[in-house]
Amino acid sequence: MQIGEASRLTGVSAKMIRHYESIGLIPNADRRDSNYRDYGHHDIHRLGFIRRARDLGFSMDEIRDLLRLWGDTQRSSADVKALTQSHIAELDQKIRLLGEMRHTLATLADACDGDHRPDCPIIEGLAGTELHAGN
Amino acid sequence: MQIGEASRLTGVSAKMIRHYESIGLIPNADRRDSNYRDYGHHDIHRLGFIRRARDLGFSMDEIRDLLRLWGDTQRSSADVKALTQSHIAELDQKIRLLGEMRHTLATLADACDGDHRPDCPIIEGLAGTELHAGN
DNA sequence: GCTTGACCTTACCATGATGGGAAGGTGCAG
DNA sequence: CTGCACCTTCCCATCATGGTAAGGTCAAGC
Repeated sequence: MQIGEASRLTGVSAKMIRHYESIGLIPNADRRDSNYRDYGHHDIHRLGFIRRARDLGFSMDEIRDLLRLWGDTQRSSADVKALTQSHIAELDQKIRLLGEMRHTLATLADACDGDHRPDCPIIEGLAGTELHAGN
Repeated sequence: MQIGEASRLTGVSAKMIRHYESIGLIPNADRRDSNYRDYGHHDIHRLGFIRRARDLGFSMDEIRDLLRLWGDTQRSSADVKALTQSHIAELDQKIRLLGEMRHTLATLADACDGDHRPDCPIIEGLAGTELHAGN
């Protein structure tokens, strides 16, 4: 099948399929006489794997590792689990950071009347005029 | 003062200070005879504001709005609060998305023995072989 | 005076993952 | 034969940031 149908089936844009090929994440596609790329169910399977990994937030480098582990019948499930838990830790870190931002902002927003007057603890907090929380 | 000291005082790299100037987030700096940029306490204040907003996850566009609101003595605190709450909603969205990823991964990881054997629900889940949760 | 070193200047390239668009070839249906 | 949908490669943009190169400035020390 052509790249368009492969894209539709996997949810990976044609643009990205070509990109994944260019960076070696998927092998060079077969070509028809027209020079159009030609995909089979094996390719679709691999692209689907990549898309699901992307949806779970894995980076391209991590996906490269996952693909290697997928194709390695000798590897132990501990290898996969270790990679996954490392990624979970990255997610936890990001979530924690965003949560801290949210908390700070919510605190500032709570202190802001949000009315027609100009006085605003949010702006004051950003301006760093150290009007602090207690005033 | 020179850009290096401004950087040290504000925690914004010299690189980024020049960048902020180039995109109009801060006004063009005064220049000495040497063509070196020259900063005063007013600039330091503005850069500090920007850095704190960045630390809270605001985008450059949002920061541009915040700076405008900061300088507008006519604006109501409601304007600032609205922008902030919109940003909080963005953060909530990101946190929710990351949380979903984390949950899915944790479920897969829990199902994985993580021993020397190759069988691995994580890889199977990514491969989309629909072995699902219930099997 | 001259060197050294810290600092500054501009300009270009890179990241990661993705999209947009141009300019042109292919293939099928009317 | 025309039109249209699809494909090809190539270049550029995003967002915020860093790196590096090639060169100018300035103060301290010899």
